[in-house]
Amino acid sequence: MKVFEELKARGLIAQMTNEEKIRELLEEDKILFYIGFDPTADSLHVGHFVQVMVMAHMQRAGHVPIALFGGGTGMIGDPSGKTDMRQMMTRETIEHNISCFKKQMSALIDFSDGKAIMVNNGDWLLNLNYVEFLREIGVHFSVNRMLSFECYKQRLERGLSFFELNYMLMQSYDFLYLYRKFGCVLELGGDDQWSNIIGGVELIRRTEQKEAYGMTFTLLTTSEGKKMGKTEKGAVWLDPEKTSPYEFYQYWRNIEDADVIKCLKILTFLPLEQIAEYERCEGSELNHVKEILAYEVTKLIHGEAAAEQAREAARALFGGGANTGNMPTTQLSEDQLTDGSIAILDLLLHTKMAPSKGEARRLIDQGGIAVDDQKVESIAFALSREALAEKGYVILRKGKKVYHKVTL
RNA sequence: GGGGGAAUUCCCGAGCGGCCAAAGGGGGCAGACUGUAAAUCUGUUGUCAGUGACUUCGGUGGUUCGAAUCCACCUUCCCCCA
Repeated sequence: MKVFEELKARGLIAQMTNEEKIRELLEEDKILFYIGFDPTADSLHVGHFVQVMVMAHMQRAGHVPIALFGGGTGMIGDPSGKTDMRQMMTRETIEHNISCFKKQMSALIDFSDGKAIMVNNGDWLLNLNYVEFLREIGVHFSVNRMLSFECYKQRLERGLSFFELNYMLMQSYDFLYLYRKFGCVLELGGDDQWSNIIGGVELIRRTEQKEAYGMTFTLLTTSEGKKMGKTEKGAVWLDPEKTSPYEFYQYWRNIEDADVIKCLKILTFLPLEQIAEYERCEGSELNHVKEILAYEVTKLIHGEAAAEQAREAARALFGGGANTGNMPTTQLSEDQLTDGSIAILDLLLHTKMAPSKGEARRLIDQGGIAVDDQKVESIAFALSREALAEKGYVILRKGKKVYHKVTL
């Protein structure tokens, strides 16, 4: 299957400036295309992951991705679709974040031998001359039109600064710059980037009298329309330090039924025919498909070994409560014991399974805590040194899914 | 620059000077039911100690026996006019 068809079949494509032309370009030609990433954190997250997958698909088809890092645009922050003003970042933070992005991206994209290019728009944006820029680029933008864009709608209600309004010009200029320098003719991005991409396409048409193209990708949302990749604790990160492979695995393992197939298509390289098989699954059969999804996605990000480990850990835990090596562990020291034991309340607090004693008390009251699969019946329960010494460890469980190993 | 309004616990949002740790909803957590899903139902949701204490209602002072509720000033945000 040709890339374009593949992307389409996987449900990745949201909007295009010129479908026929883009299809032709992708299927008959080898082109350079670009995707921008603003360095808003020190790790990529699931949202970025979709973009990277698209880059990978395209690269496999022989096209050359340009990964653009927003060292310049990151100084401003994209207001599209955002309700609040972005926090300003220092130059140092931005540089640091970019280096983190690069590392993570290299796992999925081959940057060797010019098969992909990395650029930083800070290189050309940061030293622009204001008046020149306005004269060359600014003249091509109509404020009236810009303000009518959907992506600013929310901001028009809550406030949009002139500062942020410039974001679009910067991004449009990026495209022009890459067009001139590399002959890059296609910009890709999340669907929230549509307006910004159009800006670049039009800018190229006006300044160069040449046709350039834009294409956006479906934002990863749940069937209820909420953004995916967010948990109570925040984003699901690709950095194993920020989101452990096990947590990462579990996130996908716990996905809703309605989202499984979509995620398989978007977030894995499994052949579409195979996914079509899974699509036939119903009800509890889907549970097995979720395991495949979790495994495949984890493998892509953290490698086969980590995926294997996460899967085994999960199977052991949910299958029969067996022990596992990569469970969060707390080692107790002698002086944390009083009269040879530690009170359950203190233990929960100490292992951070409960943020306060009140919470710990409540968990026990409601029967949500178990020690080695024995439900803790009373808040007076204490874990003795002997109990710990028996196997050398004890498994603490909160609810159904949160495990913690305690050793002495 | 002038005029008006707002700031409440994770979020939204109610809150007569005492009965307010503060309604209600959302979210979170736990229990039941399940498929490590969703939906539903139940409980719970400031901290520490068991009938109590302590810290919270943008900030700082003040009035009062007593303040989230009144006053002054400050900070921030929004709206209208220029």
